[in-house]
Amino acid sequence: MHPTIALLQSRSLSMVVQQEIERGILSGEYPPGSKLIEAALAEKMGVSRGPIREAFRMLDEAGLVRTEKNRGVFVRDIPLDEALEIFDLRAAMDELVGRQLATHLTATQRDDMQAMVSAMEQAVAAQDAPHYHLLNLQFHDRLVEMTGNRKLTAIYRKLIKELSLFRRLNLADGWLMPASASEHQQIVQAIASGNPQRAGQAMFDHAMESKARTVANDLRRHAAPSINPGTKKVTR
Amino acid sequence: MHPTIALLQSRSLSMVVQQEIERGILSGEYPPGSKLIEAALAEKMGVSRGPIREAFRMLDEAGLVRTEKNRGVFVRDIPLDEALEIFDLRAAMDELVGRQLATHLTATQRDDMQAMVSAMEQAVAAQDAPHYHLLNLQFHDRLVEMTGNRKLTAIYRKLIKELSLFRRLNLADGWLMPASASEHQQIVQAIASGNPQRAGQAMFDHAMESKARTVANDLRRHAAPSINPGTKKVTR
DNA sequence: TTTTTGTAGATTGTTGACAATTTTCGGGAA
DNA sequence: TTCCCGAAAATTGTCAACAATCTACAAAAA
Repeated sequence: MHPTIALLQSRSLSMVVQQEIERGILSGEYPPGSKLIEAALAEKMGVSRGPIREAFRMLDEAGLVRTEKNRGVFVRDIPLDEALEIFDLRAAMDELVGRQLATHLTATQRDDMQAMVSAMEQAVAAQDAPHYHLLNLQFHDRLVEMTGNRKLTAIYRKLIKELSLFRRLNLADGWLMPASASEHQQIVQAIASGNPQRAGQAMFDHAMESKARTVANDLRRHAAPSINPGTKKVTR
Repeated sequence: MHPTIALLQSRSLSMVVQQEIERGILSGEYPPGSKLIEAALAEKMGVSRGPIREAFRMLDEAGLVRTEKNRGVFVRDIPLDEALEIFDLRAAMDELVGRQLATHLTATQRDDMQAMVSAMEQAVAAQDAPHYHLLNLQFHDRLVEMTGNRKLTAIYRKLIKELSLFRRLNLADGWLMPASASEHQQIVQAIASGNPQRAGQAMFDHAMESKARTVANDLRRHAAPSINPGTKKVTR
């Protein structure tokens, strides 16, 4: 069966539209604060406004947009204080991940983890910050997924998506890659040691380090004038 | 100005409908597994199907209903394994709550907590299980709220709503009230002690006890024939 | 009997039109 | 100039109709 046909049989237009708008938001095509116009998106995607509105409701519930009655929907702009709240929450979830993996890790999972860390170390050696960023996201996502806790995985991914609305510019620089990379190696060792307390602690500390790095980066960004002048259009 | 009119000026129909359907789900009016028919709800609430569909998308994203393309939306039926996953996640979140409250608790908050525990002890003495259940939910909700972490609060509440689709029958009995009540007293003391590790541990243990009680109760329910024969209509 | 097929009804998916509200922008007054 | 209307345009909120799909049930075939 043709893949497009199969897709349209399982996903309704609303869901396809939702994924497409979400992709646009996460890719930066629709930057935080920008307004999403129903008619414009409807025409762009070749559908009517109904599915667009349904997609908006999903994205609102997911925290990626905010809706103001009679004014429209806007890509959410995560403020620093909310980002910090999310970091605290994610640290608690990561601690749970570390504990559970330490008690249930399989040999295959251990090898997968080690392979991902090695890939990250290669990216550090090659000074390839974008690739490292990608591998880093993948590493943590895989760890959460390895717990087998679907609800945990789903909520973790939602939080990551929301955070991406805040820290897009953060990890583009290479100045913090080595520290992060060595922490990953410690995480793997802590999990492999089978000590839940130690593994949870390693994950928690790493998440909090990430939080601290983000704060520092944010201060630095506010101190220095913007390097990327293309994103000052606030639409308000 | 009439309150209903004022409400419609701030909330759109979709959100009013969403709240009303959610109320019906959480109250048991629409039991897990039952089908929600767009046209029927639209007529019942005096609106067209558009807002109903938008409300469905919100409820789906919130995890309260599941949508099957061209088949309709159904009130979600949380299986035991998913409930257990949620319990683990909630325990990690509660641990975070305990740690943070232990380091930032105000005198007013301490008194509020103590008052709620006293109210629960009264409910235990009066053998008023439904009231105790309500106070218990309120106690934990307030604790989460006291952290000031809005994202944590929002996600915690979502998880509680989902859990209510699983354990509706659980706490109706009074056989576990005393144990739960004394744990609450311990939690308050641990938080008031200002020791984050101890407070987090108390919250975590309490959540895990709650998980264990739920499992035991579930086994008991499956072993004995149903006491409440009115909920066996599966609609499938 | 069992399975298959076909038809009628019910339900969901999508669209376009209309109403209500907000935003934009030009003209006049202080 | 600057500020304040006020009409026009843009945009969102809601609705009703149509199309597509599924469900139920009965008739026909194996």
